[in-house]
Amino acid sequence: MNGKIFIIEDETSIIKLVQHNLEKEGFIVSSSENGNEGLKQLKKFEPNLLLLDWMLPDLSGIEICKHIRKDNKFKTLPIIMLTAKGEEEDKIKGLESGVDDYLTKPFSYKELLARIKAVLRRSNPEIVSNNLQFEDLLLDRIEKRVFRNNLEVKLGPTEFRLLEFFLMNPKRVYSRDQILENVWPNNINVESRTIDVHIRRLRQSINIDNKKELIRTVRASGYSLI
Amino acid sequence: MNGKIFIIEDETSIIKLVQHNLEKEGFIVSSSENGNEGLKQLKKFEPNLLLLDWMLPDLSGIEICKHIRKDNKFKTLPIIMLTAKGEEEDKIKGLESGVDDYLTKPFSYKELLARIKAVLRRSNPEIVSNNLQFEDLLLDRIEKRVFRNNLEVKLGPTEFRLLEFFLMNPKRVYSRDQILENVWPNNINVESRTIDVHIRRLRQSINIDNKKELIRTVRASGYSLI
DNA sequence: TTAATTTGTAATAAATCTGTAACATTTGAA
DNA sequence: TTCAAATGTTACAGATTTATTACAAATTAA
Repeated sequence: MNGKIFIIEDETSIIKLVQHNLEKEGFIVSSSENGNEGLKQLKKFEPNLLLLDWMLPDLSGIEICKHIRKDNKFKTLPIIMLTAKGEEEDKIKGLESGVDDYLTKPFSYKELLARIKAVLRRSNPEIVSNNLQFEDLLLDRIEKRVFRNNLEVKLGPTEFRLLEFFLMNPKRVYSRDQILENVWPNNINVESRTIDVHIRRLRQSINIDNKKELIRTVRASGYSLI
Repeated sequence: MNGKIFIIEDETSIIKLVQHNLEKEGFIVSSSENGNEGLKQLKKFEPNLLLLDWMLPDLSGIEICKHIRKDNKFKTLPIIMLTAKGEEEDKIKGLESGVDDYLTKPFSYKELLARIKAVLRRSNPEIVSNNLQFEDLLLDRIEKRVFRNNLEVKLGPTEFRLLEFFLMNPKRVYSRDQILENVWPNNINVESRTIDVHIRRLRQSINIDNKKELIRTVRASGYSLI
C-alpha cells in the first residue's frame, strides 16, 4: 500500500490522527489546513485520493471539488468528503461535482480506512492489496480468479462476490439479510432462500476432491466461512 | 534492462531504497551522497541516466546540472531531478539547463521507475525494451509488429492497441469501460458492445493454427490476457 | 478517383447464470 | 420420539451476457 493521500481539513487533531495512522498503513500522506493553500499543494503532490473537509475556513469543500473537477489532470481524482453530523448530507449525496464517498464526523478510523480502500480499489486497484486468503483458499480480485489448494476454481459472478464477501471477514456469521445487502446489487429483491442455493453452488465449486467443507451453516443465524 | 544509473542524493534511506529496487530491475546503479564527489564518480561511471537531488549539502543540483551540460561527453546525459515538496518546482520545470524530468518527494517507487523508463526510452531506446511479451506472443512497439510463436500476425490499428493494452498488464481483468478509456482515443464514444467485436477480431488474428486461446472472458467483469 | 481495409453497430445465435418452486433431509424443541 | 421449522438439493424456465455474423459507413492506400 503505497498510494498518496492528500488531506484538506482544518481540525489539526483529525489531520494528525488520520495522517499518522495512514502512514503506518504505508500511505504517503500530505495535508493542508486551508482550502486555497491546499489546492496548490495538492496539485504538486499529485495524490491518488483526497480527503476533503466539507467546511473550511476559506473555500468550502464544494468549491474545491468543483475546482478540481475542472482541472483536466485531476478530473478523476477520487474524493472522500468529511462532514460534521447534520451538515446537509443529502446535498452531498446528490453531488454532481463528483464526490466518490463521504463520511460523517465523528467517524471511526477503521471505517475511514475501509472507505479509502474501497474507493482506491476502484480507481487504482494496484495500490490496494488484492488478494484475499483463508486457509487453502485464495481469491485474486485483479485477476478475478479463485484457487483452492492452488487449483483454479471456476465461479459465476454471484458466487465470486459471495466468496469475496465471506473472505473479508472469515469466521464471522452473516444472516441472509446481511448477505443480500452486501453481495447483491442495491435495490434488487430476491427471495431469501435463493441464498441457500448460491451457498450450495459455492460449496460445490470450492469443494475440490472432497476437501474439508469451508462454509458453515449456523442454524437460525446464517452462514460463515468456517 | 541493463542500463547504468547514477544517483546523487544525500538522504541515505532514499538511495538504499531506490538503488535496491533498480538493481532488482536489472539496472547497474552507483551513487554518491555529495555533489563534488558525485560529479567525479559520475564521470568514471558513465551512466545512462542521473537521478539528482535538487538540494545537496555542498553543490546544488542546479550547479551540477550546469556542470554536466558543459561537459561535452555528458551534454546529453538524461537527468531526473528529485525535489522536496515545495522546492520551487516552477523554476525546475522551466529549466533550460536541461532537466529531462523531475519528481517531488515523497514519490512512489513505481512512479520513479515509470519516469526513468520514459526518459530512457527517448535517449537510449535499446536499453528499455520496446517489446511486450507474454508466453509466445510478442509485440514490437517500434516496428508495430506482432508475432505469435515467431510467426507474424497482422492486426488492424485498434486490435494492435487493444493487444498492447492487455500486454501491459497480463492476467489483469479489465472492464469494457476501462478498455474503452485506455484503448480508444479520448472523447470518442463507442458502444460498449463494440469491444466484444474487436475482442473477437483480436482473438481470431492471434489464434494461429488453433493454438491456445489467450484472451479470457470474465463474465460480468470484462476480459484479460489469460 | 477507385480499391482495400478498417470500424462501429445491429441482429441473431449461443452460452451461461439466476431465481424459484418443489421436494428431500436434517435439526432441535417439546 | 415426533413434528414443525430450517436447510439441502434439484431441475428448469427465464434472464442476462457474450459470441458471431453481416453490412454500411468511414478511413486509408493505391
